[in-house]
Amino acid sequence: MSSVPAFKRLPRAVREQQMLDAAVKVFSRRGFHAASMDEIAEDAGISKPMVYAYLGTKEELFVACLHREGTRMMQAIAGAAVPDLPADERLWRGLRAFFGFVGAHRDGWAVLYRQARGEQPFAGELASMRARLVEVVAGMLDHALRAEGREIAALDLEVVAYALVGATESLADWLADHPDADPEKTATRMMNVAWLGAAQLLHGVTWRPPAD
Amino acid sequence: MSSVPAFKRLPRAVREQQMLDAAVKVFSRRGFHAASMDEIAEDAGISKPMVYAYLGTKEELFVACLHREGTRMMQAIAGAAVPDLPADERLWRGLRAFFGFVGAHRDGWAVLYRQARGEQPFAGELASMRARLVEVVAGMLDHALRAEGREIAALDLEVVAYALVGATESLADWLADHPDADPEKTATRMMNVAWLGAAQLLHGVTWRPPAD
DNA sequence: GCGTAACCCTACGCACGAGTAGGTATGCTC
DNA sequence: GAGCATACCTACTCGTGCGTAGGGTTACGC
Repeated sequence: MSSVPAFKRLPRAVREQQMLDAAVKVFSRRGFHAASMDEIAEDAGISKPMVYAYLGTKEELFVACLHREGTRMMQAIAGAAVPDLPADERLWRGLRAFFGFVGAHRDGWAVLYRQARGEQPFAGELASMRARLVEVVAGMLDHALRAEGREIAALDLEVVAYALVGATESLADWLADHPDADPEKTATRMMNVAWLGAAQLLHGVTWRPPAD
Repeated sequence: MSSVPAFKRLPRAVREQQMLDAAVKVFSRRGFHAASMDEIAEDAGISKPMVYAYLGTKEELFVACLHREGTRMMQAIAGAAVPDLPADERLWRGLRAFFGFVGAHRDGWAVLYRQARGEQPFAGELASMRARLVEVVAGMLDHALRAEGREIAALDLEVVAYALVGATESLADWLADHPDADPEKTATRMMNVAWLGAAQLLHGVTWRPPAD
């Protein structure tokens, strides 16, 4: 008397995605340590041993989340990249893609940005992703500078890029906390902060500390 | 035969500070959940029950750390504030004080910025401190704008301020990870990013998204 | 229709770490 | 120098949550 099973069996690939969805959700709300494998399993509509069977230990699961969300984000940005465009337009497209991603994946962003930062074992993972972003931005600035026949020390350039990335992340965080906010508009605001300052730098205008 | 005790008894106020020092150190390295009260006690050169007797539960201890480091930081910034100065000079002094603090209290900064962010119960504590900073920056911008006879929607102003604060925090983070970096120089770099852009905004220059 | 592999479960072992019970020693006051 | 408060300890209890042992059921190939 095989009654219809209450919940159907699903292929591994599907279940894995469901688990990752649940994990991202729980990790983003509770943080790595406070999140429990039981809650993740329950949220995924599955039992705990399945999670271990498919995704491994808690750390491995978190890394898997990081990877999925990270590559999604990078792809969203890369997909918007168009070479041979003026620097400001490239920056604009990158920002738009980025804020679009954050707006659509607020949980994923929270895991990436808020959680992975503090936890020792994963900070490196995150830092390398961020480093790639910084590199891209610094590259853009450098490219634009050379086009103007100017040059700035590599370290300074990196630090400026770092600040711009930080400002962007900060606004993304603001966006994640304001569900009714518009990603597009946020990107515009970021452009106003970033580009106006960067454009000045590109034209050789710099600020110097006052004497004394 | 009362030999000299290996470790002497100390008044409560002193021990509390030692405990807070140890707690800040351990929390900054491990994060709230991964940090253990045993390790904190050991690092403070004291036994665990003393920590409970003086500073209370783990959560209360963390909040105490947050408070001490937070007020230290706010005081460092407030101490550098001089009203009746042009906006750029005020910003410069604030930034210098801020980066000076971070350079001198890297552990404290790590607790504030990297740890308190993710953990649910404390995010609010941190957010309110940050909100005060954003308010100060937004106030400065608003003040400078009015002096120019201009005005910007309050929301836009807040978001710009938010981005600037984010960029600053990001550079602080960079500073915390580069022990040999110079806080003063970092502050100058931040000024270059922040002020050049802000000055443009103040003069009514804005960036608009391209058609299409 | 039968083996086998993939999917899925309930129910545990076990370590780690928060918080406490109950007691000892030291210095300070009068 | 008796009394008392304060500083300090060792040695526990007990909950929570990671990870697993051991087994059941459905689909699918042949």
